[in-house]
Amino acid sequence: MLDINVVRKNPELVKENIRKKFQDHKLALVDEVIALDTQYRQAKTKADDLRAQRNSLSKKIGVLMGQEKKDEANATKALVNAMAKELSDLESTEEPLLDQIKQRMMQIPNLIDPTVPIGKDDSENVERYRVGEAVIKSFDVPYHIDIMEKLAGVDLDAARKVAGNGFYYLMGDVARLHSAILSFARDFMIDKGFTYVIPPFMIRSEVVTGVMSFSEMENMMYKIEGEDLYLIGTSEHSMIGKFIDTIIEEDQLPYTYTSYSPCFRKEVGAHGIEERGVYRIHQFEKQEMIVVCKPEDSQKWFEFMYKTTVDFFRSLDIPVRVLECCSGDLADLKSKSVDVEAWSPRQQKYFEVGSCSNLTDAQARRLQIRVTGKEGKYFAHTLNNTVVAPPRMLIAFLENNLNEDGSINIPLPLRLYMGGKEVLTPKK
RNA sequence: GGAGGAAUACCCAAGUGGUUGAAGGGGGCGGUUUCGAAAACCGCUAGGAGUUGCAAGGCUCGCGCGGGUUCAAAUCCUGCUUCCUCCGCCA
Repeated sequence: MLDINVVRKNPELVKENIRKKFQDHKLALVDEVIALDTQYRQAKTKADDLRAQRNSLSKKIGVLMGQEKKDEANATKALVNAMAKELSDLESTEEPLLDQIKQRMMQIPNLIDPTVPIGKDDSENVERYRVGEAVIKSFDVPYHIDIMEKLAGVDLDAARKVAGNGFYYLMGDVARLHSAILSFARDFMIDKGFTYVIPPFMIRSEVVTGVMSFSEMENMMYKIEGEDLYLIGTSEHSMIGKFIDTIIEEDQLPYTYTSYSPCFRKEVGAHGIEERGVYRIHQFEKQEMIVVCKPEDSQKWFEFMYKTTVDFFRSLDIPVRVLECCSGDLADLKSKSVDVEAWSPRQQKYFEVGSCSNLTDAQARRLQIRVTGKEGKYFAHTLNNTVVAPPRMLIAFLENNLNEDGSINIPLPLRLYMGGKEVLTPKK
């Protein structure tokens, strides 16, 4: 959400930003906001004036009552009543105008960072760099579920029976690997100085509507029946929710958190063939990172955050590339975003395993996350990034560390978490 | 889950319809005194949002949150949240 002052003072800048995102249908919103805002301020000024009159007359009534001058008091009451209708009419326009302004402001996208490449959609995202050799194996790499089944590590049939499509039983070494990766990710981030957090896995509707749009809510969130609670789709929801309507002392910044949570998503909508297995599921687990910082530091943190994910994947011998989202593929709240993609030796292409975003002050303004410092009050910058989200990440892990005999190499950092095992051997 | 009680500013706390847009105390800040400090004394201290104005400033909103009653709400009604005490249940 933009500062309405930017829209007032620099509508052309806002429109140019909309054009860069190929959302020309939203151009009209800018002028609508300006018109509604003018109307609102007129109504407010007038209503404030009437309220001031009413307040002073009411005070007078109080004094008159105290002096037992009933008649004068009643005469004054009549004066207030005379303007009551005008005031209530004005008041009934104030709120709807404010709602209409807000509803439009929410649709106007955040100003994109000047470094963001201009493009219509994800086909125009720009590869920034690759790290690690994207190996093409000398043998056929099986589908990830087949690799897991060889290790006796997954049971999707039972999961479908018990919970339905989009769930899984991970078992044995694969389940342990899943936990090992999360534990390693947690310690990896703690070593980087982040604070480990386990947040609530359910949040109130108030928080849900704060942190996401209505359509996101419809398409993602599971509601608990009979309760005002939703299962989180990512720990970012509860982690950013933590800061709603707060004023932070400047010297407390930055907050650098790494949070663990299971994530629940409805995943409404059709998905392609490569999204089967444990690629796109209703339940997964994720180690996340969240930073709340001063505006001048957010770009620095952005770089640090996605590079940390790259380092994490590299420490597990998985080749990755960093793909920068172009203007058209950038969600409205984001100023800049990159996807970290892992190499799939089976598909011989990279696929998304994490996403790093700088929301600048847009999320903070929407949620009223403010900082008070020497220079006065201002909105914080917020960023979020995936450290790792298994079981999707397991796909990349298993494919990259797979040997021809079906065994899986365990990279050094994970061995501590895997009881010292250097390799997983097929069970069948 | 049930029954009671509570929520007021940085902290404690008074306040049950009208010069309370919030007493009093503590703390903080400034001053007097002092070589310096302590003590004492004097003064200031509501954080925030919006709006208006060139500015100084004005106005509106604001007593956990949301509605309502009233000319007027911290105060009355109502829904919710959180905390405390007790009971029940439970990893």
